[in-house]
Amino acid sequence: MTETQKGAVFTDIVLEVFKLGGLFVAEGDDMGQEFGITSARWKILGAIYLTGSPQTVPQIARSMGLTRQAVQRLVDAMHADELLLFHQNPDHKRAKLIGLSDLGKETYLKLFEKQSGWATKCSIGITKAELESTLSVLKRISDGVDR
Amino acid sequence: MTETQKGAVFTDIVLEVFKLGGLFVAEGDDMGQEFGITSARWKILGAIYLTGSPQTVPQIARSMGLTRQAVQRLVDAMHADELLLFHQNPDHKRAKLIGLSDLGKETYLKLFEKQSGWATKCSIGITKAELESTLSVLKRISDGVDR
DNA sequence: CTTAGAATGTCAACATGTTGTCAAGTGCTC
DNA sequence: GAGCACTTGACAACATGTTGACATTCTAAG
Repeated sequence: MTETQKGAVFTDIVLEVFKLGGLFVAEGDDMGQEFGITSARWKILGAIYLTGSPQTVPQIARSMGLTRQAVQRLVDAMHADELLLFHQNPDHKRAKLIGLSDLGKETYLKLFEKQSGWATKCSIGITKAELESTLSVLKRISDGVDR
Repeated sequence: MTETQKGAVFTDIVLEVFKLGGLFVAEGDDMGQEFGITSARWKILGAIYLTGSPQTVPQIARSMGLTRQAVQRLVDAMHADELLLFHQNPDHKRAKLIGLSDLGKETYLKLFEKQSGWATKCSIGITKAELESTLSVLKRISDGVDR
């Protein structure tokens, strides 16, 4: 097997990731519309919910592979929309801890329900082993891209 | 195997695709900087180059999973930068055919060279079979998402 | 304790994607 | 040919991401 052949497949994966990303954002926007939520805000809710405890903006950004400025803008907007709560951070005067409000939790759980059905539907015709292998490869690529 | 378990893995794949998309865009921007090209413009060059003949804006958009408006804006900017040529379309008065200028072709080929090395480096530690399986799964997901 | 460097919030400019709207061109049916 | 649906280009508003710059707040080395 030549390295060049592998590189060609890799390039196709890159293009497919671009396309899929766009599709997922669009799908997430549609699913969230009912709750007045976009894909980007959904991801913020998830990042906080799944960690279990309030996080600082840079922490959220690092966990999602975004810049802190992008996350900050979303967090401020979502705080204005009552989805998030700001807690004082005992370790830092300016870096507030961002937590979910009751509305934020509710919204996330409803989205989770809706998303589960969609994920199941999308997985039809793909085995669990295939999905797991795909996830493993994507993560290895992610870790390999130096940044 | 429960469908729910598959759905959970699928959800992780979605999140990884988001993260990877961001990494790829950043990497592409870096690689293209030397040639004054961004990831988005690179993709346009590639879409035209790989098809082999001039395309209309909506054709390019469909092949990349973008809206025609997004592609139109890029195409106009790239035309101003002498990367693209507009040809009259015998089948349509307004819908011009977009082709690569010599500069566009040159730029794409240089980018291709540079990207090949990067793709090879990223593929280290992943077998060709794994990459092909991943690409296959991503494409099936892409086709499955109704849109 | 001081001080230099890193992390954080804030603001601004820009790139790239979306949706929506409208006018103009194309093609099909009658 | 008339008319209607679809496609296309053009323009605008907006969402979300980037980078850069600056002031403030930790943190750690000395």
